Amino acid sequence: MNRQQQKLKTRRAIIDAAFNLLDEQRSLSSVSLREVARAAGIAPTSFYRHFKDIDELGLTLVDEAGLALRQLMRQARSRIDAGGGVITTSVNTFMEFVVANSNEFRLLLREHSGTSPAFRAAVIREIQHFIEELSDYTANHTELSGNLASLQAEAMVRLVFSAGAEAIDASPAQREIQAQRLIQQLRIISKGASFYVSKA
Amino acid sequence: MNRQQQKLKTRRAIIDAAFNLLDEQRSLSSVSLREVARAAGIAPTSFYRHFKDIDELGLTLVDEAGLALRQLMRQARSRIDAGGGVITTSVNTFMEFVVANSNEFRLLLREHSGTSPAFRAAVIREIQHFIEELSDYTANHTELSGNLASLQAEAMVRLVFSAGAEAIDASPAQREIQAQRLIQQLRIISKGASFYVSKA
DNA sequence: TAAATTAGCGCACACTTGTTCGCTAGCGCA
DNA sequence: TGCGCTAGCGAACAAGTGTGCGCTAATTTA
Repeated sequence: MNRQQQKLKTRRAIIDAAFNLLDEQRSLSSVSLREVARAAGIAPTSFYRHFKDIDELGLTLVDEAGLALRQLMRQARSRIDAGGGVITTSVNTFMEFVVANSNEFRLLLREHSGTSPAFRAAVIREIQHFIEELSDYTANHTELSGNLASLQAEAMVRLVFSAGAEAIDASPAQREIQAQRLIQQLRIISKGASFYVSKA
Repeated sequence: MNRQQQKLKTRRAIIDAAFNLLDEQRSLSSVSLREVARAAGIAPTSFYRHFKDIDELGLTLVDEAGLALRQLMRQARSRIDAGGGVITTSVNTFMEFVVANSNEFRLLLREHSGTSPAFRAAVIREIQHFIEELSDYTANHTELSGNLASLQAEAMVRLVFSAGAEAIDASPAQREIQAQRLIQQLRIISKGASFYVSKA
């Protein structure tokens, strides 16, 4: 194995260890460097060979989680093109993501209102990405104006994230109910926005 | 000064000190007992004369913040009765609360997705309260069915909280823009929900 | 093959944390 | 007036933290 490869492998071990520590009881700021090092199977001091700070690791985690989220979006879009309602498909895809990558989503959720300004900014950036892409999609696939599409997309994304926050700790049955509620609420927004098309 | 009075005064000093520590860089779980004691001007060990845990203090803080929020709601309702749009008045009142009681709102925001299940539950309880009262108000003042009113109220509250999360760190000018966006989004929801009245 | 680079380690240091244990000073009741 | 209660304190302890320093072993380069 290469020297670079080995280093990347260790780096990956650190990242994975950190993600695994981020269960429902831990946040980035409450995870210590030594703890991560222990979980990754390296000495505390070796951590510095890969990251300057614990904060640098944190930003990396946010980026990775955001990337996973963007991949989810593409997946949802491709499913929509293959048929099925936009809203239903998106919500289902999102809920699957929340379940399958709960720690990643929890990270975004928690750091969105967390104590580190840098982390908050990073998460907000990811969410803006999310909103923008949905807004563009909406503007291209409906009669909504750019401004209206933006308003609707923002409202929808916020609602979806808020629902995801509750879904993450819920049972599958509860989650199904929440998903149905969310779908109805998104339809209300869609209907409400379309009303303003004639007036704009 | 009474002995009881003195004890209450110290208790208040602890609570206020804790609130003041909860600025944009600190969360409940990152505030230490010793830190609170230091800020309150007492010895670390004296803390135990008033609270069993740091957690017990945390729950007290959530309760106090929730109470302030409920008072806000009453204030908003009274203003609506005195004239002015429901949505505009509510949003303005809410934004004022976010500014005037930023640390209290930050607490609710942060612990809503925080690491302590007990704190999370406490915050969710407060938000449910919020949703229920808005839902009742809506059911009484509009033609919406109970179910629809509930859906709308939930969506609105989630949106408002989400907007508040961004507003808390924004400049007054930004906040004004955000408030206007929020108002438009709430109108969209209101319009969309009213559409379903005829179909229900 | 010889030299240079570097991932990883152990040790050490100075701090901070929560909590226990006696002790004291003074208020409130009898 | 005298006695009990108790809010508050200081010292102490074990445990955990981030990080600097010098070393080793092995890979890469020359």
